[in-house]
Amino acid sequence: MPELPEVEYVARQLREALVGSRITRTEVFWPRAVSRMSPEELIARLTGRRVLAVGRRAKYLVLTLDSGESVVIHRRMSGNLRLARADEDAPYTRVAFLLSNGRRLLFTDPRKFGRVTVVAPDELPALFSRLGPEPLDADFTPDVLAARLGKSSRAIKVALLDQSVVAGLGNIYADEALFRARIHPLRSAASLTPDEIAALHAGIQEALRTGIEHGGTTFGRHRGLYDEPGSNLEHVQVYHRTGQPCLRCGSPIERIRVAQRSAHFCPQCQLTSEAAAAAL
DNA sequence: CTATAAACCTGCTGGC
DNA sequence: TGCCAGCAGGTTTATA
Repeated sequence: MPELPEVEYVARQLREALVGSRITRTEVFWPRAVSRMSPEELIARLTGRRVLAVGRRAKYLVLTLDSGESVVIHRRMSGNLRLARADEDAPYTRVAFLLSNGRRLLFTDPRKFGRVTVVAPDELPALFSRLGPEPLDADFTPDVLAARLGKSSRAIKVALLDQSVVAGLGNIYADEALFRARIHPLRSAASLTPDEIAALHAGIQEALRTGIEHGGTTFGRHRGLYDEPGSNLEHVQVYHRTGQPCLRCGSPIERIRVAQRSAHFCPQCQLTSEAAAAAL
């Protein structure tokens, strides 16, 4: 499922392929894929506009237009962006943009959770106001992470999935970051020591950078702009590896439920506070 | 504040 | 073989 690395990878591909092109026609096949306005309004505000830039904030794709407005896309669970020929179609296409470069950009989404909208410049801050810091920005330091976690008693896994704490982590990279930092997913966020916070900060960045480098994690539906799968599943250390040996110590990876989500971890490398205390 | 559940959706898997 | 319950997980909203 698309998290920060999957969105960032496609943002880079889109930047290469799209900047400078004009949207000559917009088609909406699933009206509810358009949020905050009617499909007619979306079509009116997009059509004829030129794409000046492509960016990303958290798991949102942001296409800046020559009107000053931005197309904002969230892929949610199963959304993909795909660059096709002008006459080409693909299954589950919800919105399509015909481009002046002779291509057609398709937003496909089997599960229909993804959303597309247009945002005026002065509305963008409000749209993103509840998002925490970008974990790959230079100003995201261990101190920032510590401050964001605050005194929360929540399980650290739950806190990492909270987009207002850090923006862009989802289930895969939260598990990967915790493994790298050797922190058990059920540890209380407030219980982490400064050393553990520093390790978690590094783990978050490593996990995300590895994901981007390999085009994202494809075990389900994530695809790149040319329908190619990402290869990061080959580089994942705990996610989807239940029962397989830990790459560090050989213990079988375990899977538990945390806040209705799966959490994968090594029971030997990632000790709970109680287990760590008992070991002393 | 924290926790939990439901809602939004459909494809895929595993059990019988 | 065929059917179906349950799982997959990003986000918002409601409820306790």
